[in-house]
Amino acid sequence: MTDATSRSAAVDVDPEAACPIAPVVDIVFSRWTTPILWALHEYGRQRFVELERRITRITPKVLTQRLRQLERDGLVVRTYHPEVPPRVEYEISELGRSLAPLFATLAEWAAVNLDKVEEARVAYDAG
Amino acid sequence: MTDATSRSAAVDVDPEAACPIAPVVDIVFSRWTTPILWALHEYGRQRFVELERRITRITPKVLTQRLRQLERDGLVVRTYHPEVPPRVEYEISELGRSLAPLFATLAEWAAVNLDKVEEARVAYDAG
DNA sequence: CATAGTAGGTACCTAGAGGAAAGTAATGGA
DNA sequence: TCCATTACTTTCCTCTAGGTACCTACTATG
Repeated sequence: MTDATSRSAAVDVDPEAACPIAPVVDIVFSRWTTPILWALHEYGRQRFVELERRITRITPKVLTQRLRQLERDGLVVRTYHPEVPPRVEYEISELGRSLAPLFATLAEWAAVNLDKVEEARVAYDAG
Repeated sequence: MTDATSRSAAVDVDPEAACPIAPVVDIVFSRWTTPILWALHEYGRQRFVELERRITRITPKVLTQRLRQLERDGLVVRTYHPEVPPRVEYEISELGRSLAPLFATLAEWAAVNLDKVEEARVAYDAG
């Protein structure tokens, strides 16, 4: 196996079973993949260290793991330049770019509703 | 604390830092919260056992945990009927319903692009 | 000679989500 | 009397994402 990067080998481990969006969640949304995709989507092609500095607190190990996973899933394109200090560039693929409307919807929902969630929590914790 | 249900107490534990959609991911997308929200969104008000049967393989412990979390976040409304065998009904809240366009976008992306991801994986694993 | 800088790899450890199995209160029915 | 049902709770265990820390090759620069 290629791995340390790939997730569930089986395609239908149905925690989802009849929930058509669960597979997408598995591919696009996790603690670090979302910020990485967002950064590449917002700021264009970037080098490893740029991403590392932009995404605060991510460790190089995890950054490598997530980038490999995204590359394997076809969402990110990696370009290696065999120069003196090695140079690697990452950019979002066309498939990755197709997530744009999804990100827009998400950002909009966040802007409108995040504080409602916070209010709900306060109310719940009070009762 | 209320808990075993609440996540990160601090609001800005910035794994995200300047990624506006990371908080939403934390609230809406996880292995089980997504299928639960989807089931309530698709099939309307349901009892605990109905959800348990619909969402294959979920354990009662986890179902309770996720439902409590969703209730606290204001996405789900819980109604308790103190009857002989107790009866509890769950339904999506108005805030939860506002996720509908998001789910629609997700479902559409899945329908169009999931097999492209699969192709990319096959190609990657071959090279 | 030593250091810095790039893009990682590796070994080890922790924390938290989740799974398995059993228990609980209350009551109606066989 | 025993069993079933509902909506959980509790205990114990596993598994994996992620964190910490250190190592690698290569070269330019002081």
